[in-house]
Amino acid sequence: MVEYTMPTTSARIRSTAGERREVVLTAAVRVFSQSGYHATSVGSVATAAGISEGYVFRLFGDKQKLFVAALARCFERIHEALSAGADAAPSRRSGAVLDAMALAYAKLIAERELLMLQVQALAAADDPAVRAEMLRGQQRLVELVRDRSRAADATVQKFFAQGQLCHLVTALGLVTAAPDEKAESWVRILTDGIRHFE
Amino acid sequence: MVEYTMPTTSARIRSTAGERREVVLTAAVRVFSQSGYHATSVGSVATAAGISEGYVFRLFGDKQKLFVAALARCFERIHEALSAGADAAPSRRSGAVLDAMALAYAKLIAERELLMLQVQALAAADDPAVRAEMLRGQQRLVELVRDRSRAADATVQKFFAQGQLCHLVTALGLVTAAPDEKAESWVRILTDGIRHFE
DNA sequence: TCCGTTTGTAAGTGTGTACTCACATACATA
DNA sequence: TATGTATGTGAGTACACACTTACAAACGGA
Repeated sequence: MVEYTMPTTSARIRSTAGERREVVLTAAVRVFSQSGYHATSVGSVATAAGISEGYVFRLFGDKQKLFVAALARCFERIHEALSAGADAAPSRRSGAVLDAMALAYAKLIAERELLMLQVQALAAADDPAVRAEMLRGQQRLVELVRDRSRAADATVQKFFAQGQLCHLVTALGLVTAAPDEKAESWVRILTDGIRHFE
Repeated sequence: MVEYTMPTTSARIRSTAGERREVVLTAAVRVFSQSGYHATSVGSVATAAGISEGYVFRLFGDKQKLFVAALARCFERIHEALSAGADAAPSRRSGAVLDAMALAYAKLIAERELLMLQVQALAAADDPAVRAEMLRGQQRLVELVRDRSRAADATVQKFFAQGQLCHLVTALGLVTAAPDEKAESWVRILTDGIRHFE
């Protein structure tokens, strides 16, 4: 049996490895989502996290593992958001649950990070580890939407097709400007009905 | 007035710059679609094209311009394919034309290149030149589908949402295997109805 | 046949970056 | 207080790659 003494009002200088991992992961999601896997240096993630490059390698092993960990975190947060959205649905009918989940996903567009990291990961999916994590994350999302909405398969498919369209318009920056109005007509075709929150 | 003499049965050793550009572009589409913008070296494109790295730089200026040229070529080929598909439609009704275009796009899945290069370009879209070419290409495709099908805006949007779903399942390799049968249920949800040709 | 132009290469150069390692200091426990 | 462990850094290494340049050979018109 081991006793742990809490450092009460401790003047603790250093963080625990666990705390650092959290900080690094948050920074990694942000930086990787902006520049992608290959164009992002581990050093830039370290700088964004406020620690040295060497320590990032000690914490995560190598760049690939860091990216995969960030991707896993990304899917976790999306899963949570969709799940919470489903909980907030006004009824348990398929349509209501799907609408609520779509609303929840649309709100993530504001946090470009989570959408863009998926885009970056898809582009890096020829790496087996990245691909494996993508499959894992996508499977969990599809099963979540299917199980919570109990909608027909074709309806669930449409939900994810819309989601992929969100990725396109977000990556191309078609939806960051004013909602409608003076946008070109072809842009409106792609963005109509895609809700965007500031 | 200038007279041109065709090298008849000429024992021409060297290609013209135009011919080389074609060969390099074809190779660039293939290689960039596999490894993406940042992970692909200009040298690997040169090797695939069978010429020296230095000459590729002479022909295209720099890596960015090479990638953008490959992307433009990619959109050209997709545009042609969709246009030809529309021509082959059994009737001029919106549904028939859209179906024919969807079929034409589905046939491109077999040539993974054109789909994957779009995925790679989307990930590299923070580069202004890449983003500009993506916007140009996407605009031409949206307007083509809208004008040829004369379908409602929402229907055209659905067409492109399905297209984006194609990119996901192609990039994750969910559709390269046997059509259906023993695939996991969540995979079937995403791939059902997406035609795949060998 | 001469000569300017086009086609083509090989061997650089400089920079960025993935990853390592020696070393130092904070921390917790006995 | 002594000591082992966890936290953290900075400098260094090796290598890949974007891009340049000097040079050579083929072409084609006069």
